[in-house]
Amino acid sequence: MEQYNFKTIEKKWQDRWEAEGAFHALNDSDKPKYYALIEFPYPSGMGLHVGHPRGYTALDIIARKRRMEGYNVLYPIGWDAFGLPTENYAIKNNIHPKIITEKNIANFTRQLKMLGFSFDWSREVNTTDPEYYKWTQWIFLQLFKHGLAYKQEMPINWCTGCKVGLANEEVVNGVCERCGSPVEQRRKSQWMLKITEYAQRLIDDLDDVDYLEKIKIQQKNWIGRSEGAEVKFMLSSGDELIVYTTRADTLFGATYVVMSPEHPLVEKLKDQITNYDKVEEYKAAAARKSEFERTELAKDKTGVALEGIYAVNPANGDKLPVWISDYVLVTYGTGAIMAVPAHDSRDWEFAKKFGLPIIEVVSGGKNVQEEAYTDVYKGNLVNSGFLNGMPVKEAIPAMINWLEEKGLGKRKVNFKLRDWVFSRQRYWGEPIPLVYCEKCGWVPIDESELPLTLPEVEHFEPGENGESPLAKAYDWINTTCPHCGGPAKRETDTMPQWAGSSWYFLRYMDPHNKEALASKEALEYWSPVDWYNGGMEHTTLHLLYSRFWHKFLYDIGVVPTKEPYMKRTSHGMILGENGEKMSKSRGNVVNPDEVVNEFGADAFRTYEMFIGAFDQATPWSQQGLKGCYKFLERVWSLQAIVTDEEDYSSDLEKSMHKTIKKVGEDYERMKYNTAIAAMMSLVNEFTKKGSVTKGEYMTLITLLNPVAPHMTEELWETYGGEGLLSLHAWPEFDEAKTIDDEIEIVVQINGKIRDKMTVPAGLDRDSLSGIAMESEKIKSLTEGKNIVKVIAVPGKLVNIVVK
RNA sequence: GCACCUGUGGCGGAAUUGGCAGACGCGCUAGACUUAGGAUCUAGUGUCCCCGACGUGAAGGUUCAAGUCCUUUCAGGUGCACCA
Repeated sequence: MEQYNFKTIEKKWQDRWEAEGAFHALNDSDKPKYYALIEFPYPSGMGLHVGHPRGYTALDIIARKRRMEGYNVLYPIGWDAFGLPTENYAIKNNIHPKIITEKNIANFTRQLKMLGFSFDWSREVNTTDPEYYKWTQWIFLQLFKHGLAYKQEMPINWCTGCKVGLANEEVVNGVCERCGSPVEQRRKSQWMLKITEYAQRLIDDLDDVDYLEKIKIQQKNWIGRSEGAEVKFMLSSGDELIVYTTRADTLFGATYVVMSPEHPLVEKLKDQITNYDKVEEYKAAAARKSEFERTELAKDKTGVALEGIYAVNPANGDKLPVWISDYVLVTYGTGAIMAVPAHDSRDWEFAKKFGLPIIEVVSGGKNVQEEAYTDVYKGNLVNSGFLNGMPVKEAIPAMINWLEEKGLGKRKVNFKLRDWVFSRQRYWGEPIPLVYCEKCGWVPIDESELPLTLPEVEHFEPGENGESPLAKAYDWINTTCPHCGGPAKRETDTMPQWAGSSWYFLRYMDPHNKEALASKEALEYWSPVDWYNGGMEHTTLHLLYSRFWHKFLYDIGVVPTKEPYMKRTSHGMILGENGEKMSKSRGNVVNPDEVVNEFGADAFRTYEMFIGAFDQATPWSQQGLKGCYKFLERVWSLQAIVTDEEDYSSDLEKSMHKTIKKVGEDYERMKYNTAIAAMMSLVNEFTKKGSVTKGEYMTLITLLNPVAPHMTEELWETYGGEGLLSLHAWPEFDEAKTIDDEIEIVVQINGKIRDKMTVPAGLDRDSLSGIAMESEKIKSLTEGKNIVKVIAVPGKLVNIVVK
């Protein structure tokens, strides 16, 4: 037996797999298909993080197991290569982002190949390849043609660092998700995608897919559906003010109304507002505040009353003061609210600060002058005319019905979800394939002209005024209108990084197709993705965006399924050895190259799967890694005690069948750590016994193959296995042989273990209790006591209750 | 503030439906083999007042039986955050 030399073994089998095209998926196969997908990486200059292979290995195990089970498996890989870090590096060093991207992809490719993933490299895609982004642009054009893309001057989140507009999803705590610079509000003309039109379907169709529950919850929260009513308040000026409320029942308790400072009525009523100078001042101050400051100062409410104006409460005719305050958002609902300080804590704070009246309309709370009572499950309406005595849950529809009858309001569903800001004032993205013509407005370029490739420019940085670097590519910009033939200018903004990643899984199905993003046949055959694993951080970004695009493509007949992914799981983070997030500044980063160099890809993969519960964050441990390496060495060393016997030995037969069952089931449930533990136990049994039959050994290495593919291929070859182990059949087990003939039963007295006994399996309650009562130990312990009850659980225990 | 998740030995973590808490690995202790050991092998390893009792963040509860179910609470993490 030679020493376990992972370096030569791993190289040998990676070359062999590649030469034989072992993991190529076929588009014309009789086998059932299986599509396993991992989020394609962004090829950053830092190289692969040890977190990447956690998800990749997990689905590699599934992909490999499926192949062994006879499926035609698609497990593809590609590059999500547009994006800011590359562009920022390009600006700093004045190197074309394309060159940087190529270099980074080469490095990532080397690293992924060294880990032995069973990707189908022949289907590699790259979002920055014009042959790829041709179709990203094509989809955008379809969105535009169907009225789902529109340009609008609107306040956007402007990152002061990246000098680029951001989607709401990209703003975290008021700062840019990428660079951490403060984000401020700016008005800018932006391309928007109407994801809000799909809000309800994005919620509803979650019922049809198998996503982790927390992913569904997070998406639903993000979309933020709420049911309520729009209520009409007449203003003294004669204008109508529509407010949105989810608590129509509290209308009698409304003591003032509040508009957001940006509400159009404020401007319109300018002449009737006697303190307009103050109002204008407040508006200006609110506009200057960034989103961050606005939320920072959330605790302390500010506002200005509109003097000279009042509103009429439609329920009781009361005259109510009208205020503006930035705690009311112009982007949500109608941009105006009715304030019910007794039953809303924000209104309560505001009322307290400005001395506005607080009227209780739901009983059951404490003194509403002391705190707002917001419970909707307890309490009945008071001071509310025809609603008096009703519980909240009944009063809400009762009031809405009343409003609808009188024409004073109507039911209304609102969503927190905003339309998707789709423009970026950046170079390294897909050009938006539209031109602006003075006569015809925005006109799509002809589809035959796709891809519209990025022009060459001298410099990649955005202009100070926030214009795209493409704005300086004069030859490229000036073109003719496809509609009227007159002079026209190209759109100089580019698409966000999320564009290319919203549909890449479709391209894998037919990556070299020149006629379509993928052929109908390929789409029919491979759709939907069976299992998609990726990071939790993409739940409200990539995952939501790609579901939206997919539904659109479904609507226009391009794809055959409503949902892109049948199953979605997420892996936990791998933390540094000190339990903190890995980062350069903390100095706790583990480099995959070093790990593989020292212990090999198989040990690295095994450890990443053994490290802990797959969905949980876990710290890295160099010792733990060594332990897994030792395990592989022990498997290797078993060669010294392998016999010629092809069958399982009689004394280990049960262990074999049990292990096959457990490992297979655990892989499916993503309980990789316990699957490996089961194989470790089996190896311990072999070692203890001092011999292992060839049949047992071959089964062990087959079970281990998805985790440690290189070493097991080598052993398979050594022992004359046929063909590649990676394509060999998955072992079967016999359920009957996983059941022990004899089992140990625990005997308890009052729930405390007093004795253990070995009995034949399958005994019923009575025989078990009988045997338990026979035990000398139990007899002596129960002597003279009153036996109240005997509980026997077949296969588990007997509990004797005595007094 | 709201939503979701997690609290189990010295450490990472096991424990279908409530049914032997601590599988498996690391670390540690002792021994063997060795010129050597940060290699390998063997045995041991929750705690204590050690033939017994206690023990899954804390406090209650349900049950013959609770890591698992219920109530309250504390701590950590993640997401959202003035969404009317």
